[in-house]
Amino acid sequence: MPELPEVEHLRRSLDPVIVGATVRGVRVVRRDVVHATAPSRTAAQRQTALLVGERLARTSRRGKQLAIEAESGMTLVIQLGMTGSVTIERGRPPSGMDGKHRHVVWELDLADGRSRVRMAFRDPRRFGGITTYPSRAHLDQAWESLGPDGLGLTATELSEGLRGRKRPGKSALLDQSVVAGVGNIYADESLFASAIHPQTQAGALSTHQIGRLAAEIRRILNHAADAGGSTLRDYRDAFGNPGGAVQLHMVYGRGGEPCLRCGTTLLGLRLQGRATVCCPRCQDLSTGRAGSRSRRRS
DNA sequence: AGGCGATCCTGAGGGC
DNA sequence: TGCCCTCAGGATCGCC
Repeated sequence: MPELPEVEHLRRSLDPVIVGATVRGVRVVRRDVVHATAPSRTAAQRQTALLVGERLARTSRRGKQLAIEAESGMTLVIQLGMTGSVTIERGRPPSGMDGKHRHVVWELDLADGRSRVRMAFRDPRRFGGITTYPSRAHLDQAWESLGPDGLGLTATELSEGLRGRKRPGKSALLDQSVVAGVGNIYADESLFASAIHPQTQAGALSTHQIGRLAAEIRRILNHAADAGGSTLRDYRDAFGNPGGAVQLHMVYGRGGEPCLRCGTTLLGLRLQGRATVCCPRCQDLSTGRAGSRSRRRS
């Protein structure tokens, strides 16, 4: 399931190919995966919203959202959801990326003036989708509801997002308005790396804990993005390649197995409906702020 | 008001 | 071998 590192890796691999390219056409197989933020009544308007006829100027990303902006300012955002992928195809689609669930396919004339490629959005489970914006300003306004991006998260920003919150720390990390880009995998991993129990009240974390957590989120997300988003079972990048290096998860998906740090059996629980794994020894619930240290919750 | 749970959707995997 | 059940979860909505 794509989280920030996979989206960032996708952005880095798409950017050198599509920037400067001109969108020759688009084929929308499933219209309900495309959401327009400005009225587009005619077929031609819908094509324009999907950047047909435009030259692509830049890519950007906030959290798990990938934006492609045209020179005119018209912008579209791709959200991968759980099972979304974007592939660049010079010939036939990579194996496994063909067939069903290819919802939107663009035809691009590349900047070299000779090559033509397809860019295909595929999403079997359709938790993802594409949103179109009439201008970059409209996108920036939409992105104001997102918290700071996880790749550059500072302790101060995280502290502001968690202050006074009674909710479990992990729930706060999954809230995109607190930190943009952290999903279930990296929430568990960064909490383990910070020795914080996922059920610790967000507002009860000490300054020291928040500093460490922000640093671990940054470190883990950057490392995974640089490794090519290799953390996913069936993740493929824009050219159909699996992630380069195999990342070792310390806790995610390892409930019932021994902790790689201390050997204690890892605890699997459900938090906010999400599978959650932690080490009951390395991640102590009672490690709250000094002064509330003795408070315990079951 | 804030937090939590239900919901959407399909494929993989386990059990029988 | 094949069928059925469960599980996975990002984002949104409604309820408490």
